[in-house]
Amino acid sequence: MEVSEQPTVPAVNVKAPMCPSRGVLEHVTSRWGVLVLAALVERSYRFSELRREVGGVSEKMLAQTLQTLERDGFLLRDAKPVIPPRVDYSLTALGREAAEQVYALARWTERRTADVQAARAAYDEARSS
Amino acid sequence: MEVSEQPTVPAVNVKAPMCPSRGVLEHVTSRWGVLVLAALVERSYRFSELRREVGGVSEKMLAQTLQTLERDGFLLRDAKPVIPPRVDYSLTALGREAAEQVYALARWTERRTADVQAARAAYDEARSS
DNA sequence: AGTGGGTACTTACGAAAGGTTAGCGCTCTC
DNA sequence: GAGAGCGCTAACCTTTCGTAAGTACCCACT
Repeated sequence: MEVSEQPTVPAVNVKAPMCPSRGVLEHVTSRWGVLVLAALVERSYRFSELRREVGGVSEKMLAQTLQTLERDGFLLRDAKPVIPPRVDYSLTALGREAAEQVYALARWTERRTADVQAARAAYDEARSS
Repeated sequence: MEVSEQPTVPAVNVKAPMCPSRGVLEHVTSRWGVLVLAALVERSYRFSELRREVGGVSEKMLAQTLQTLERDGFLLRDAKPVIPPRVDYSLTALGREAAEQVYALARWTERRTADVQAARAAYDEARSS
């Protein structure tokens, strides 16, 4: 390809409000996007499997999230022409790179949740008095 | 502390809809939370510095995001009693752990944005025909 | 001396996103 | 033949979000 090279200062910057990277980051870090990507790190899932796996997600939001992530090239949609319909979702190479990072973040969050809850309690305590 | 120990299966699980870890992850991956944390990795900032640094954020959302992250124990708010008011925000140890991960994710996003855009173009192309 | 600008927020209101419920066509199970 | 499961989509409503303004105070400039 070699369309253009940015050696040190990339034209792409998440800090800039109009930069397309902003939108990409928002998709990856979206409420359900994070959980879908994290789930797909372990294995591929069908639609309704994902719906059960990712607790609390509605069908509408899951469908929307999957479409967004598919369009961004993060995951592959394999719709088999059988009855009942069967659609498998799996990560692309690009998607795996993103997913592994959000997976790590999700695991970290689980580990540190107790600390956060303690911090919240201390914060609220300091204000209630 | 040693309140409780989860050896292999943690009671904390982001996949469960009611789990508190879900809320923590949402704060960290929130639209402006990500960018604020990523910015604070490099150095501490004052309120209006952050507002300029994180392009497109409103004062309301910045204040809200900062309060949420402070309450979660991710960042420290140092309000100096001077005029004009001066408030410095910096990461705590806990916040730095989170911030470094979202920082890495933000940098990855910048690097891969071109690929995502290509994927989008291909996706749209395949549907328009 | 008075006008404008900077500081860190908060409050009110309209717009956009997200969630809830229902429906669809089809099939296999009970 | 009633019910459940499959992968969505469309309508509706609520919650969130962004936009604009207000606040109290001081400094620089005119």
